[in-house]
Amino acid sequence: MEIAQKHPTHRYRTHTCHELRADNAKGTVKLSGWVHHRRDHGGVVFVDLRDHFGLTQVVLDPKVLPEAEKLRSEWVIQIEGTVQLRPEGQANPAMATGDIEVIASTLVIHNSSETPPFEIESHGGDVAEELRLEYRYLDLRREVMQNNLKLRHRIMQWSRSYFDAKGFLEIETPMLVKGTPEGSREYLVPSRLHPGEMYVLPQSPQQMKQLLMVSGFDKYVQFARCFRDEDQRGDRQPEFTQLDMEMSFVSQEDVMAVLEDWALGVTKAAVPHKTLQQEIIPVMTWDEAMDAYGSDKPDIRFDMRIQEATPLLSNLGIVFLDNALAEGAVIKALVVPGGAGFPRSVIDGYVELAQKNKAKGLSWLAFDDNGMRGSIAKFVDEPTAEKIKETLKVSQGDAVFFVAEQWENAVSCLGALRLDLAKRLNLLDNNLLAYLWVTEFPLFEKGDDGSLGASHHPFTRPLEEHIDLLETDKLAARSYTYDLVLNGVEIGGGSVRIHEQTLQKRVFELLGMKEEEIQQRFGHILKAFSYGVPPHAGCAMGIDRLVMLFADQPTIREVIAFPKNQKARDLMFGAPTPMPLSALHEANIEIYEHLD
RNA sequence: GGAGCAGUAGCUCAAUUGGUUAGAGCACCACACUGUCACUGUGGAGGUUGCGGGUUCGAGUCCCGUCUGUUCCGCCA
Repeated sequence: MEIAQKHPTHRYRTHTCHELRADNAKGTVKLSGWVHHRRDHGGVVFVDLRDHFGLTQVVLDPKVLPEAEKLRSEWVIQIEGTVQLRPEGQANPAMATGDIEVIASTLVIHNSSETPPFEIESHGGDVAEELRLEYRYLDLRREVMQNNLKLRHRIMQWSRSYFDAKGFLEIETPMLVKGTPEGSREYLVPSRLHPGEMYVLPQSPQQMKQLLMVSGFDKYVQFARCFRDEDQRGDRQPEFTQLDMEMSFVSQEDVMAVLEDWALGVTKAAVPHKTLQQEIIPVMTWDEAMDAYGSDKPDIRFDMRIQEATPLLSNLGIVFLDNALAEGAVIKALVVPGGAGFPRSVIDGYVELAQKNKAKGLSWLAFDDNGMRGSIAKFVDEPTAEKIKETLKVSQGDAVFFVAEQWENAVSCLGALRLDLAKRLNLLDNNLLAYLWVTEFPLFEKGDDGSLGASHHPFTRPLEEHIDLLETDKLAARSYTYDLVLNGVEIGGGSVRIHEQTLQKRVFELLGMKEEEIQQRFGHILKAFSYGVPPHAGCAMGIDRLVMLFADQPTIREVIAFPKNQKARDLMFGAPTPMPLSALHEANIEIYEHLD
């Protein structure tokens, strides 16, 4: 595993700082690394020497090695010396090499170091991420960051072997491509040779991998770097890595089977200390997920399902509920375990949160030993209360939140509350990994301007039995889609693709595209599709997010060596930067000031 | 694009209603110390309170502007 040079005559080291044990006592060794800690006792100097592999205590006698007194944090040194068992009672069980120490006979200072802007292993508060990113090369010296990138490597290597063994071919696709039809903004790359024209960086190799299926490669996989010029989040970066794959002559079940095998396998290989909630990944349709969890990526580590409450609260004389129902709303309920004990300010906070999530309001009832109270308590008589408690399975001490809205708004609002409550009630166990398939997403979705858009991408295949709906009730049409969700995070998603020209054209038309636009945007792929397309399906998995969850990190920036900040800026290099006029000129770019 | 929050020593933070010379811990420097392991002890240095303007007898604190960072929404699979 360890790649250190261990030859006894090697110039820099015979061992790493992690491997010496009691068995090595009396041996002569060479070690190189960074001064992690220095403890100068006058007559003896202790140095914890650090390399990629670990720490070893080195003992230096300043009478023999006067330079030992000059050593400071992060200096790079090399020592030669004798391994010795630590004196009786001096072993450090917290250290892997804590049974031994190296008595230095020679000391070479390869490099001194400025005092770092922050301590490599800080024991106080967290250092601002801004500063960490500015000095990323120092930040990456920290053990947690070294471990994050090691874990990332392990996941990628394991996956490569896995797909290789399954007969997948890794094929590289270009970074300079033509604009793709997916929704997000693209990074533009001006062409020097073709003034006024641009490449874009790929949002994903979607079209390329489908064309590889047309070419007959059967099974394709790639660790693909993807680019999106959108605003950042904790789980979003302008460039990120997808495990991209595509297969020919397969059904949805075939693809899901491969991915399930991969996901469970990589989990056991990379994070054996974590617990899988289920050894088989449960499957839920989009409609079921939305209805029960108010999310297309439910966190099923805890239950707290959203329930139907329309019959329970209808016709109780609650005017605003009856009015909502008359307008086609439904009433959905969320039972909050122990919620009756919440102070009023917390309840008010949830009312506010509900309003932020497209609900006009939040009704609530709380049941405890003092009886029932809540915003609609005066409308609920004893028998109705009993019926509510029985139907929704409310225990004494619980509260129930109700939202009356159109179905999708109602459930997604309660879904947002559900996640917030889980944090408050401490229901989220990071050592538990709960995978979930969400399938049969809507084929189309309505944009804010009322226009129809593809909810996945326009190559997604409608369910066989829903093809008729394309002509009658487009929004009801569901598709052969499957998202893999882990602990409420979308790890990846894919679909069965459309391989028939007529159906593909119809979908484009339904999306409101004229023949001219279809040809201009998708002409190249439609042309390819006229030469014999195999049925095919595939998916893309977000490796950054997977590593983030496996490593218990709060953002994907913690598992990317050199990430951008929230404004897509590289704080270490300072990119992006203004370019000299000559470079702009050569790239055929002219910069105009904003006029508006 | 919108909203919130933050910016004080190298780092993490404090500074009461606007009131003395802006403090602490860690880090740093010097000296002492042969068994520490987040060594210890003594001493020391370190600040244009992001920047610009305003109110005031007086501003780290209040107001306006601006820059930077950050979180959420919009956007984005």
